[in-house]
Amino acid sequence: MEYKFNEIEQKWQEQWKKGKVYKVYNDSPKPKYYVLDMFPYPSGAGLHVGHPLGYIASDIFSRYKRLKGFNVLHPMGFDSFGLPAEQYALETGQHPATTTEKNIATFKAQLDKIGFCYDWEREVRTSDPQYYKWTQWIFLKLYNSYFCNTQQKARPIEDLITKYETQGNKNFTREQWNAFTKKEQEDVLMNRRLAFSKYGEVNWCEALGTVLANDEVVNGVSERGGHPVVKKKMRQWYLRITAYADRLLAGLETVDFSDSMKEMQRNWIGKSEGAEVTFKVVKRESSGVSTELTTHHSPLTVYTTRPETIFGVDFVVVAPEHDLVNEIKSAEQAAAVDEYVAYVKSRSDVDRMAEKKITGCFTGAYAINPFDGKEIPVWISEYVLAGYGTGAIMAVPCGDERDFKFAQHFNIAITNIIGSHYTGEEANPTKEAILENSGFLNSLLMKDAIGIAVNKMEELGIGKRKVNYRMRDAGFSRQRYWGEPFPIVWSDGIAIPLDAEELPLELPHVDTYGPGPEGEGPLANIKDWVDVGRNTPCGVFNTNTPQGVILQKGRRETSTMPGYAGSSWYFLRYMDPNNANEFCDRKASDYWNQVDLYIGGTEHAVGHLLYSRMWTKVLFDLGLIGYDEPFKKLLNQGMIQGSSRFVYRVRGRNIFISPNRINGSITEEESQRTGLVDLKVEVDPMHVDVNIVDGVELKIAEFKKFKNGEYANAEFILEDDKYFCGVETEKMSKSKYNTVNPDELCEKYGADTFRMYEMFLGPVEASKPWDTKGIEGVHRFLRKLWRLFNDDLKGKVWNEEKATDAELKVLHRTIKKIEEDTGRFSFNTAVSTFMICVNELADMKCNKKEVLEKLLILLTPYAPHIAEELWSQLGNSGSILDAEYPEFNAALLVESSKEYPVSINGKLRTNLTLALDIDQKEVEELVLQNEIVQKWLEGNAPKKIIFVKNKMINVVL
RNA sequence: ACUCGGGUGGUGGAACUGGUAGACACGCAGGACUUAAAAUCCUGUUCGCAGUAAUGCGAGUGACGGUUCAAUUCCGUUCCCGAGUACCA
Repeated sequence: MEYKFNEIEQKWQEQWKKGKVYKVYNDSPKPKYYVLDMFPYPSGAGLHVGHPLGYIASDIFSRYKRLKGFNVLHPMGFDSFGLPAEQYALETGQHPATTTEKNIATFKAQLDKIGFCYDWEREVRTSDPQYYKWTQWIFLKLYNSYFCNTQQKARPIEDLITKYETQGNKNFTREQWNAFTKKEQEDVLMNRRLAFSKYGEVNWCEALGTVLANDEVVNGVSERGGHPVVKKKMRQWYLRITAYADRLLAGLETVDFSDSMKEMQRNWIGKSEGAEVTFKVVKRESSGVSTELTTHHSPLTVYTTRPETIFGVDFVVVAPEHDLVNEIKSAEQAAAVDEYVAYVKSRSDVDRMAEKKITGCFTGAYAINPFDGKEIPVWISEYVLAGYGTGAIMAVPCGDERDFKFAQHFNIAITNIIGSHYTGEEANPTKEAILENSGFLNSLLMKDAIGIAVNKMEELGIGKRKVNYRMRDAGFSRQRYWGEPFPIVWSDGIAIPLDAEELPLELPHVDTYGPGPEGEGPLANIKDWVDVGRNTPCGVFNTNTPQGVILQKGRRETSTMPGYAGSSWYFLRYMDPNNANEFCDRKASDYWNQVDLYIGGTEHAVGHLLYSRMWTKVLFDLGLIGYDEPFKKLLNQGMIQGSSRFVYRVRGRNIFISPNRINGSITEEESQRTGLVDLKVEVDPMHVDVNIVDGVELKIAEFKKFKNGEYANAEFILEDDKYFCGVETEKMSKSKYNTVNPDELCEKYGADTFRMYEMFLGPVEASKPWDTKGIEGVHRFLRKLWRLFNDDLKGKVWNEEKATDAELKVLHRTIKKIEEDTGRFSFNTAVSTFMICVNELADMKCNKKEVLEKLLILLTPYAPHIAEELWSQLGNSGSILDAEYPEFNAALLVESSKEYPVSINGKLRTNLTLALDIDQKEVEELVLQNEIVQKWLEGNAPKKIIFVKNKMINVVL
């Protein structure tokens, strides 16, 4: 009987489906384990071999955990809102829901072919109204919550309202609050809500009449069409993720992410500790008139991480967009300042990055150093960013590279406060110098002086400690169609949330997916949908108003939520996917708790992973779930790149030259056949489908059919009668003809081979180019395994004889190794372990059920179909999924004596067989008696003899 | 520029806390079976030198140096590749 993998796999996939063997229950006496994959966006292109890498790894681990006695949740779903479907709709008029539906069906069929153990009854789709109902619901929770700074957690906004009504706050009294209009109250509250709306800058493309996401803007122009993009202020929704900066940072200590992943998140959050320092400012005119600016009580505040360098400040730089610029510019400098500000406005981010010119403009104002009264010029320059810190800095050229260059460029005198550490050639950012020219800080070590300087500033009321974050609040609205609509109605400038009963607010039908007016999204085109009359209890905003219900005209929010909205909480929905009354039953989320193992790519390091961590924290704060970190362990799978193949075509001709022949000599026959005189010709490299190349050798017959026979009449200049292709590693993509379809591999070698080969390729975390060549090796292994049970001619060969110790030893060594390898996600070495085991059993001609049965259980997670088939052939009735995981017998591996390598000064010289229970003294004697050791010793006594870890012996001369 | 990864045969990659570097597989070479092919099996395969041979000697994990009886592994310097961030004061 042969190994007919196609039949076997189809048979078992059907049986598993019929028997619902992957159905997961929320109650079980077993301990739980939650394995999650980052769910895919169902693109039209379908899966290529790069996608399933992580899914295979998680599937193996889920099955392994199940065998080890856990109740395992391993779900799959689709992140089905997103731009490509909308773009496709724009081009073809097909509704995104239709194409999405179709794509999902393709994905599911492909996934099922590989034999994953998903419980499809738990599938979630972010674009399903029954799902996004709860995305909207959580959004309303975010909207109706604020971050309490004293408790460092989210609380219902009502708590804040109550506080304002009874105590007021530092800006207004209780009486003032109660006298505010509803709009004024709402504006105050909006500044505290976790989901809030404000005017913010967006990338506006006039030509396309739409707002673009950052990644749709390339080099200052739109990715599609290449139209110019400018910054425009529009009302936008945001998530107050900055409020959670500290907790997001602290939470990293409690989760098992890779160091680089944690580092990326830390960098993104960008916490820095420093101080805000206030400078008085005087404006000087050439007429001699000078005015001290008193319009603000703190006219100019800068942020610095190096307050101890305060005596080294030679100028102050303010961001050109800073509010103060207009106020402080002198009459004389006004024109220059305006011109500079206009110049900066004209420059896109990309311009700035492309040419880092030193630019700036003096304002005519001077800041007064609060300690020594020195007057220092105030400049504006684009190198200071309006959005970070206070938008103004104190420049210390002797210690900061950028300040130094600026000072040099504009000839500003530099004060040296670090003595010999500063050479005048370049800035030195050391903290180890002794301060000079620094008033009361003189002769202090810089890092010690930091605290002293801030203390003094706080004492004098001219500065205070301040922590800043690089992270910004996350933009939460998109001017798009294919996303969750906001459950918000605007009325008189007030955002009114829908009631929970009104959810889901479903996406309405649109006739066009093009942008709406004024940069609004497509939804703005549907007047009937946008304009609503709403019954709104007017007392919600002001308890002093008499209760009552009035009819209020409103206008719906027309933007939709971004892609990450639905993916920020999907791991919770899997726990209780069909709950119509709650986003997730608390019992279910308490049971499944955190995701024990989360597998996905690094590309979501600072997006999805931060947002979902924040949402989890908010839900935790509001008491809706019982933990505040969603993912206990994160495993990052590497990217599988494509390995592209190239052929080289003679320019303008249908002739292809094998690379090594280019510029070489041509034979008479070739010359006649092709009409070429020599091979010193211009060639163009051209992508050729990797599937018609065997290694690097082009399959010429198939190439002639490539691109519908475009090259049917091509001529070739070969080497050794073969055409060798050029190779390059690139991203896998259809247009590069380097994609390999998993379906075809499953068809040709079987899903089990495919699964094991993907793992065998290397560590899951590593990125590597795909190469189909080695797959034969894995396939051979499975066939060899099959032959331990069945002979192609004789049929069944397995038997029920008793296994020998040697055979059991092979088995138990394998059990031990597989458990270690699987446990530390080293799936590639596990595959090798299986190969070694099967090779050894085959060598021993061991066909014994006793051994083979256990081996099958070990193999189940990796190659479930063949394991299940052989398991049933052995006469077992149930599914191998519920088999008992074999226990490793350590006693079997113990030997009575062992051969130890003996090295002299670390260099291997001989071997020595010793009994196991031998002690150090006996070892020494036996080693000294050894001939070869004696030869090396030449009569000298060794310094010492080291018996290392029961593994080897080293003699030190 | 900064931060984090990583450099091991012709190739993908093993070597878990320092302990016989190159497991396993691909490829390649040779052989067996076969009329032939496929399939299968066996042998060899880091490099250099010596030998008919079994084998022996030496070098070897990007480069240089250090710690150690012993370094792919730890430390320092340096080069290269990948990822992320980018004027964050």
